[in-house]
Amino acid sequence: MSAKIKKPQGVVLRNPNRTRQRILNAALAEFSAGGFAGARVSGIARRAKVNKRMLYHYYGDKEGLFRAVLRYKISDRRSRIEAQMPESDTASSLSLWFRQNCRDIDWVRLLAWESLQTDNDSVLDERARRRLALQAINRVKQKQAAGRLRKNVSAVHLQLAKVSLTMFPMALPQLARIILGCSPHSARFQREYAQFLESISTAFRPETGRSKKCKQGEK
Amino acid sequence: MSAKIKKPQGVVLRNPNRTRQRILNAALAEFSAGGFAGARVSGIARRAKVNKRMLYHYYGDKEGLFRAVLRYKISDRRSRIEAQMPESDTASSLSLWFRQNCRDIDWVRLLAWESLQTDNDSVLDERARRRLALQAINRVKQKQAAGRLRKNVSAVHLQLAKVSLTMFPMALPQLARIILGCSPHSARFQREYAQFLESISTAFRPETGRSKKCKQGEK
DNA sequence: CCATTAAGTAACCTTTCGGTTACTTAATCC
DNA sequence: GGATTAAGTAACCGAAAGGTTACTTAATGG
Repeated sequence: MSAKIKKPQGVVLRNPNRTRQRILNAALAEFSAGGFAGARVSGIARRAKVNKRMLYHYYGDKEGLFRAVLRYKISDRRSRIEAQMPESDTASSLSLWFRQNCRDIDWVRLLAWESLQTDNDSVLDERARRRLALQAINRVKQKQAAGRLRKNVSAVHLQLAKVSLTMFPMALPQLARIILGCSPHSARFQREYAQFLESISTAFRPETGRSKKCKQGEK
Repeated sequence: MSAKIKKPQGVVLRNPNRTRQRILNAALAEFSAGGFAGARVSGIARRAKVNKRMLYHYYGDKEGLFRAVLRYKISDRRSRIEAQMPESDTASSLSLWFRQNCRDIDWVRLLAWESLQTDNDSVLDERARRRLALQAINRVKQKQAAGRLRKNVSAVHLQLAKVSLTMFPMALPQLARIILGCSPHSARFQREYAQFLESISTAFRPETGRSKKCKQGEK
């Protein structure tokens, strides 16, 4: 039985990194589609074209996999944010963020699922994410200081409003669709809503004495 | 009719309506907490303090129950909207809606789950809900016509923005918490954010024609 | 080389969970 | 009052889903 013939051509080549990555990608898709409870471990395995056992081999269990996906995307997002930093302080970052979210629907959905599903008050990788949020808030504060955003409102609230406006349509697409009458994924909506966001961004700019205060120049 | 003579004391009194309602309430809580996939039929039965079999008796299956809950809350919401109509056209309906959503978290969460979970493009009771949305949009249009909302942007987008701003914190509480640093359920946040919404509602008011020109007393 | 390690597979196990069967008994209506 | 209907219960069932066992074999490195 020493019939150890050299490689039959049907042999499975092994490639741990590739397998890990395939699982991660498949898991992102599956979790994004159905959330944690709705995702099926075997569904992920099928998508990844990998034996189910491998998920457990690399990630322990379903929750471990979910965490891995989240961490992977968090770091991915972070680097992308850093890459686009220079352009992010153009006039209306609102519409830029919106477009970014349109491009990264899986991530937005994943966030939404997670945000909804966890009852307890501590979320995965909370520290790192809180730090990211604080950075964003600091950028808002800088803009306030530079006179490009109104100062009489909380930077924290401004940031929350920004995220709300730019994430909502992709995070809760069916609600958006009921309001819009068409899918928020349509190119037309995305173009027009980006436009809309630019045009209402005056709300966040300093009052130039516009409303009631516009009796020449106290301020 | 026949006078009901006294009942034996150990006997289980039957009360279909009450049971139906208990199930509905329990289901709202359970679905709202975990979404459709995350909700457990036996969990609902436990909450309702009712035999699991009864859910099937009254609502057919899990999905039928989900639909019933949704329909129940939709009509509930509709009547509440109609009841508050008169006051809804005060200056900043934005903060009013926000407070309404804060009061009805289960409903907001239910909507969010549903909006996220359905991949296909048709949602439950779509017709009726679309009609409600259109009514809301029409109210926006009326305000535009009356000069209380700016006219140069789409009423549809205004409505979407409104819903985004007023629902987001309750719909995706963990995300809000990461940004805020505290729970969006806290009374303090709710008070302050309502305030914030009022102060940025200028964005949605008509330009009084002076925004670009009103630079008399400039820093 | 060959021993060890780690990637990969198939078949299986256990629990959970949505749904059902079979039965009891309160209410209803002639 | 007695037959009929409908509310209620406990125990059960089968499929699905998360997780595991036992095994094979490619890669690694001394």
